[in-house]
Amino acid sequence: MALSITTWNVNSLRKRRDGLEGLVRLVEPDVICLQETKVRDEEFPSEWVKALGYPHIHAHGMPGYNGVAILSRHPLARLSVRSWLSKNDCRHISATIPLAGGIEIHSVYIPAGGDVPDPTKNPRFAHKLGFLEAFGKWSGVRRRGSPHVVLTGDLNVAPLPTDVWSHEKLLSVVSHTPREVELFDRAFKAGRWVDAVRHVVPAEERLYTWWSYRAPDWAKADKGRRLDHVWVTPALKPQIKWASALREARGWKTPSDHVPVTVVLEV
DNA sequence: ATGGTTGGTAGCCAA
Repeated sequence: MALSITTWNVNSLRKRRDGLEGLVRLVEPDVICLQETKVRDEEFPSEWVKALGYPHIHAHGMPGYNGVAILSRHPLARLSVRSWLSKNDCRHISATIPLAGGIEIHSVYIPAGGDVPDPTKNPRFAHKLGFLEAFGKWSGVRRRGSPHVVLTGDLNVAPLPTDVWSHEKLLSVVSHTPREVELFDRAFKAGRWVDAVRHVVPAEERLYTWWSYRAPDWAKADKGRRLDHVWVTPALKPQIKWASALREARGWKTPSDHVPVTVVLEV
């Protein structure tokens, strides 16, 4: 059977009710991984999420910032919350879907890192580098009894030259600096991950999942970056059937600055 | 070189 998984940084779930309805209407994902929900668990809008067709919810949020969730049409087991660098900042949860011997799904939100790409001047960039390093160590450890893993999220790094509108110009812009890309690549290689989206969309082709709110005309300028990713474990590689970034979602009324990214697996 | 917009939540911080 087909299993479709979407990851989307919604930049406030409560502001994205229409957006989520649009996503479900167009894509009908079986599982939706969210980042930047910006809602504490007591205020999570479970009722309308369930009414959209996602009765199984795993959420971990806090006031104002961050927050991740997994919405599912399939039951979720082994619900887990992970904290990074001794902070409980609601950036990583996982759950297992009881298909194909268990598919462990992760929703991850890596720190954006602020504007200045110098860890001695910008503590948020230092935090991002530390996070990427720790994430890389974790990502290399494959756990027993969990044959399939799908890691999704706003990883806040655009690794390839074709993941940004200008490789040269963005070498000094947080999200595409050599140091970040190096740590990102190390995490990717350590886990023997497969980039499910680039498995479908060739690396030669430009692909973006985020466009700044600050551009007067995001579509015309088209200065995007691919910050949102779906990684799968090697055994799932032959099962990747389709992948796409829903570019049109950036043009919706009251959009997120990120668009949903979907991968379809045959499991 | 700077500022541009959005969101949360209370007069700025984070993205």
